[in-house]
Amino acid sequence: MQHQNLVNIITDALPGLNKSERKVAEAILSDPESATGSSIASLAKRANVSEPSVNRFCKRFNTAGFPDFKLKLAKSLVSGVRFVNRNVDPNDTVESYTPKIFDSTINDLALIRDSIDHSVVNAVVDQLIQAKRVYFFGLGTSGSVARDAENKFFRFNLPVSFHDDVLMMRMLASTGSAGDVFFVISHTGRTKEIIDIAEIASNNGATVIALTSSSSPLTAVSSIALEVDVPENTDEYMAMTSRIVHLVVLDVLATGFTLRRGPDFLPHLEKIKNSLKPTRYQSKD
Amino acid sequence: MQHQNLVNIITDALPGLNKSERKVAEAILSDPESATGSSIASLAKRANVSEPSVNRFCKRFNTAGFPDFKLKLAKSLVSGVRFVNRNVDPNDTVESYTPKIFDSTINDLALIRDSIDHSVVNAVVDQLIQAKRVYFFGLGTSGSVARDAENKFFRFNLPVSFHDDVLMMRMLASTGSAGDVFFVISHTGRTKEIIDIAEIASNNGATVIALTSSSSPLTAVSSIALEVDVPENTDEYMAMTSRIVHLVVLDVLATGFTLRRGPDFLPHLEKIKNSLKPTRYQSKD
DNA sequence: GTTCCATATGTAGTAAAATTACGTAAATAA
DNA sequence: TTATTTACGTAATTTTACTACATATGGAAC
Repeated sequence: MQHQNLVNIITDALPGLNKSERKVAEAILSDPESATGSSIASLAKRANVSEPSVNRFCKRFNTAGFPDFKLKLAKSLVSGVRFVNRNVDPNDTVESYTPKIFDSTINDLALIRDSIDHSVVNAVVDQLIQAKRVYFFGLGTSGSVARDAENKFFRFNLPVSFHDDVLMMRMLASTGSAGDVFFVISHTGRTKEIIDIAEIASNNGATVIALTSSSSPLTAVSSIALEVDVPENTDEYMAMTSRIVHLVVLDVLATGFTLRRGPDFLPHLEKIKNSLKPTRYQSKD
Repeated sequence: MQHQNLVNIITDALPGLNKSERKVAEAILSDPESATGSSIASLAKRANVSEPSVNRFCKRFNTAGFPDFKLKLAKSLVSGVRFVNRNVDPNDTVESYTPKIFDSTINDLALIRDSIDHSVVNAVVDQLIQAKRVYFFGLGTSGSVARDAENKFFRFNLPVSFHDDVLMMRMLASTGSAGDVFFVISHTGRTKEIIDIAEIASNNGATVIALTSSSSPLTAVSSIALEVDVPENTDEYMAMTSRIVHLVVLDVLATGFTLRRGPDFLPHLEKIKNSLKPTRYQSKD
């Protein structure tokens, strides 16, 4: 949690605040951008509290006072995270729901960026580098993530495949052995079939890496678990962002892999890139 | 570029400033970070000028006054640190490349969020609502995006499929007709096969929606083009973020679709959600 | 319920900060 | 030099933020 976003900090603290402080928090979260530009008086009026309440609110969040708070808030907003507390509602128009979807995705990414365990990432890269073979498993939405992972990792000159068919997975898991890496992707980590399959692979001595949420049954049966907790969203209209976070985590792993392989490996990647040229109309620039 | 970095702007303007304004500029540039935190009086003292000189200086740079100037300066400093020059380099460690990957993804999302054409989004939702059938087409990485789209849109009780096989695409396109929507996903928009196929579908009177970059050949042969320009990254190590932006755009479309259908449609979505319950171990909470 | 205590919140006054109006000084041109 | 513009500062005004203190509110003990 090195550089947490002020907006997130306020959102997290919301339940523990008392009445007037919460009013201030809500006034700020409803439109953080304008809060950075307003005076303590106008914000107090907008939140229906007194000026000292606003001031106390600021100090509670480890800022010197209102001006310092505004400064830090402004900085937090720059990183792309604007509106956190905004769910899509039935009255939204394109102009309003579009940024909401983007912002909630951005927010989740920022959250995981700050909470991901680097040592686990490192350990997973270690395993992938050593792997004789890698299988990416996923069902439903995670199937698409697994497919994308295959598309990324085959570039490393590594026998790799993705599967979204539980019977195939089961058979592959049962024939797995040491040196094989089963990379299992599941948002919930609670799908029975998937847990079964992970267990089978594990019992055969293969390495099972899970990309899933923390303290899930899947975590328990895996050699290493990349725990990524994307806040579950209760909103009917809101999109599922966990798959996006998973994709970015896989990007991180692929980057780690490339760096570990060293610069001698770059020409190989270049070769793959160039192989597609003949399939395309070239751009003029 | 709407919001150039204030520090650069000041540096550029330096030669055209008069004596006291230059003193202020130099005081700020020598330590911009501390300038964001100081009062007009202390900065004036540090620059050896009067307070109104500082104020005039601020107004010269299109800010409302000193506080507004400080705010914008602070923002410039953040964006400078966070988004400029965040390429992965060979000396990066897990701790350094992980946030870089996340940040570049976040940055691209913020960029598209602010540049996407809402009227086009609306028009695409219109087409999808009216569609008798929807095909999602994509190759390679975009194939995974198309697969994800299928997984999202089948929930709307709409005949929908995804394809990553050009022969299948070709056949489907050739049998397409009015009422069919071919949703073609391609980052470059330059893949010959894909453009061929889009053209065939279009000539048959079907609607072709392209999710691709602007001014690409694919745009030219489509009924509607959702133009999403993710900065091409030349960096060998860096991941491809365009697919992630595409996924979020599809989330936006799905949200638009749900809203258009109205609240009566929500029970249907709930039913699909619940259908998966028996496949999972329930969590205690 | 009443009393006591702690916490929460607001009022009013004060200090600080920023801006404006205006006057003087410097610079430029005739 | 002198007229005139531009640059800059002083001092007053206005706005903003903070502090000290008073009142209110909500529990807990009785």
